[in-house]
Amino acid sequence: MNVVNESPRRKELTRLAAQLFVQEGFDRTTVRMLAQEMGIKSGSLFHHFRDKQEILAAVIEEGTQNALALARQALEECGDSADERLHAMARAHLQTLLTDRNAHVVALYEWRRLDAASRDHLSHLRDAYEELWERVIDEALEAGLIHGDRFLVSRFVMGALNWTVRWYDPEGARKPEDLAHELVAMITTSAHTPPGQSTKV
Amino acid sequence: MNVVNESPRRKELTRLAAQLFVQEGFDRTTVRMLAQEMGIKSGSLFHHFRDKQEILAAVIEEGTQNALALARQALEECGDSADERLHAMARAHLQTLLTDRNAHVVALYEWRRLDAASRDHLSHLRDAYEELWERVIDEALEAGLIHGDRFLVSRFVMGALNWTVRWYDPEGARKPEDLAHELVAMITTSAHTPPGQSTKV
DNA sequence: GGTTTACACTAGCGCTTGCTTGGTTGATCT
DNA sequence: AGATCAACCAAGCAAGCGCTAGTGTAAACC
Repeated sequence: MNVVNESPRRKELTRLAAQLFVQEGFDRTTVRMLAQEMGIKSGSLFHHFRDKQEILAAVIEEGTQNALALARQALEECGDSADERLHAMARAHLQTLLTDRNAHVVALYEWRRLDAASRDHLSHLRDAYEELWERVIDEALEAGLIHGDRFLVSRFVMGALNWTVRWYDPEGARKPEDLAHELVAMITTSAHTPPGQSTKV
Repeated sequence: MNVVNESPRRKELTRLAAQLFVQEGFDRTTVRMLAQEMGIKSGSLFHHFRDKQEILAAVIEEGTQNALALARQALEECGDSADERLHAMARAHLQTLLTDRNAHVVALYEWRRLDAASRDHLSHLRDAYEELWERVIDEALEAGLIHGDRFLVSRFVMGALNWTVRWYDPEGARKPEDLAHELVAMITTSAHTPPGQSTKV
């Protein structure tokens, strides 16, 4: 058994699994379906993963790691103003949500199918990501860019963003950057800002 | 078979099913588990429901009907101002989300497990509900209470609200009305709210 | 040149699933 | 007193499930 390593083959299989999990749901996706999609027989699957659970964990881990990396990068590359950092986070969030869409949909919908051990491990990853958000929200609060309870605001914002996977159409006219801009405009107290930056109350 | 009617017994069974579906997920909930929770044998279940799918549809229909009724009532009872109507909708939304929590969580997470026929029927119900929201959002836009794209704003708002089922703790200090107030305060351009509470820890 | 490793195969075990069948019960109605 | 009917039960079927065991094979390593 392979199981521990992160072979490129395993990564490819994980990507395919994510797609099937989205299409059918975790429980309805059988190891035989997974194997067929991967072009191998069902028994061969267990060379790459200890069991079906581990495939689910791999899918979610992959997506979350990418999101975390992208968000960190975005924060490093953007300017120092609270406004810019807020935009950067929103843009990064929506970008992963769309490029790694399958993995994130799985993380959203199938989280509870994880066994205790995987859930524990992955929730640490997720917490690390959410901490990034809360820090940026805090900065925006201090800068007077937004107002309200930091806990509630960050929850509302993440809800609004995560909900996009349910209705966003990648083929449509709206681009991820447009969504990010509109979302930030909605929550900042500085009224409607068509082109440039925003001012304060 | 019963199947068509809406006997009180069936309603009670639907309530129990909702609870189990939340606990275990639809696919993992077996008809035997459902039957045991209901104090009957698995075969008897099919006297009340044509098949397992129909139980899921019943759970979701129940929740959505209640939400629709409550929202309509809230809009009738509240004042005419855009602000009041926005508050009323948010409050009503959060109220159903909490009183009928199980049914709504099921609707959120297990929507895709519905067969085509049920999905079609139920999506009409859901559309009716979302139209209420969009109308109120439109009024708020016209009144200058909020700004932005009507489609995006209503999506963001519903996302923020629906996401609450993932983190809201009914035992905690925050009341549904507080959440509603904070949400409305966040999206309205009129800065941080004058009366009552704006921040809470 | 022999051994190890990675990856795939076939065959099938033991168990659970949604659902059906045929029949029983007890209350209500005529 | 007889008929009706919703509500339930015991038993079980056919299909499908995750996973294991054992084997084959080509490339990589010593």
